[in-house]
Amino acid sequence: MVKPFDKISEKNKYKLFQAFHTHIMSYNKGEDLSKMLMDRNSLGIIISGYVQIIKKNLNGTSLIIDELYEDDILSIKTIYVQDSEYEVLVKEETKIVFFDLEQIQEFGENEKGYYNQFIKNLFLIINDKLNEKNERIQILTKKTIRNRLLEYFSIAKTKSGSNNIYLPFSFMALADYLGVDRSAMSRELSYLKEEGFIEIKGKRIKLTF
Amino acid sequence: MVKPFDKISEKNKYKLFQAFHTHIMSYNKGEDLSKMLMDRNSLGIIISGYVQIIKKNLNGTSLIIDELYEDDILSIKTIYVQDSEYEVLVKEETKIVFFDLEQIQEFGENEKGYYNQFIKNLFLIINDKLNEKNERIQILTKKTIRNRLLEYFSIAKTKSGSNNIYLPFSFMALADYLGVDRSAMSRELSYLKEEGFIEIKGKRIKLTF
DNA sequence: TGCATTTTGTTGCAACTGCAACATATCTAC
DNA sequence: GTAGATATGTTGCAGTTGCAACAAAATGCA
Repeated sequence: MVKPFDKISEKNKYKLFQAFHTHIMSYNKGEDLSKMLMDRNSLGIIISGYVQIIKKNLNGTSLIIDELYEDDILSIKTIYVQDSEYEVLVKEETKIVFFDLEQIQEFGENEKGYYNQFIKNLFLIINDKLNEKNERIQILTKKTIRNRLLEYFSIAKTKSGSNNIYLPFSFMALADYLGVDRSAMSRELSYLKEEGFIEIKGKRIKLTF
Repeated sequence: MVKPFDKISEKNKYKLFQAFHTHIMSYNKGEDLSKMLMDRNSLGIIISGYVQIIKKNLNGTSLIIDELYEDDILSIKTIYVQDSEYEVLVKEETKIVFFDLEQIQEFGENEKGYYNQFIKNLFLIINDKLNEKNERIQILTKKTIRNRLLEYFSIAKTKSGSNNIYLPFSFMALADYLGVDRSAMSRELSYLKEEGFIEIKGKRIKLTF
């Protein structure tokens, strides 16, 4: 997976910060960044720290949707959780550098190399994000839980090139990703097991179709 | 809405084509581009012509999902319709220029101005696409037809800044966008009308909430 | 204008799913 | 290891939805 500063030296990285008139912000453990992100339309890149995207359910339980570390992108466009039930929670003191993409501007002859590299990296990253979103839409437009699961499995199979899938998150998080009720999904998984389509051992799922 | 060649002269546009080693392809009326797009990982921009994204339903009917004209972006990432039931149909002879984003490279001093403008335009467009996808995911994760409709209406309301919404597509297409059965959606719309939440006149919907 | 096609509205019914409640299993921290 | 917390599995039930079939309205086109 491409990272924003791949193939860019530490020195040139800070030159980029200057050239883009970036703002570097620090956030403390426990802060919720969701409202702050709403107000910023710029692209944030995490320089250091650790942030979780959390969904708070009505019954008081909460669910980790995503975890972000150094070099991960954090902007309202890339996470987009308008719902008040979502939280962007700082788990460790975190520094984020914000780029205003409107500010792409003239660069001198010397900066060209790493500037182009940076732009290329960002393109590839955003392109990947588009891909992820598309995959999820592809899944969410399936009308039954069974079909969403099978679509998810198919995509995972294609990606891994194997019939053995390792779930990158919990079954709770999977239900959330598929946009279905957890217990109903659990029931459907049981049916799929019974019918011999899959075998489940922990987070390891073997597809037999 | 930003277009790829905004603020770039016709002359510089063709210089960009050269600098990126683009390929320009022509397609004839009636061709289905979906398979061709699968094989290309590059960014296509329509130079001239008219293309429809079509969904073919099981019962033989088909539905126009989207229509693309000059300066619209056409790549597998931006449409993403893996399903064989989707078709990318050329309605008029269409020319597409394909950019390989991997080929972003050194530009001479003279090209910088329009090169930067082009990159900025593309960023803004892809960012918009991310937004669109996020909105749709936001809607698709709602668990009832009613809630998907209300979410859709809310977003439309925010965008237009008015309680009067004009549907940009047919109700059939809306059902497809929301990922629900058309007749079930029609039923739910009737309930919403009865309960006084909305008024419908053709594609014009008045929100009273 | 008038005919054919497409879209929209309506409804019964069977199937699916969310929800709640609970049991069991797994994980985590001490 | 143990206790508490968290995650997973199971099930009944009521509400929602997809599907099919059809009527009515709107649209396109010769």
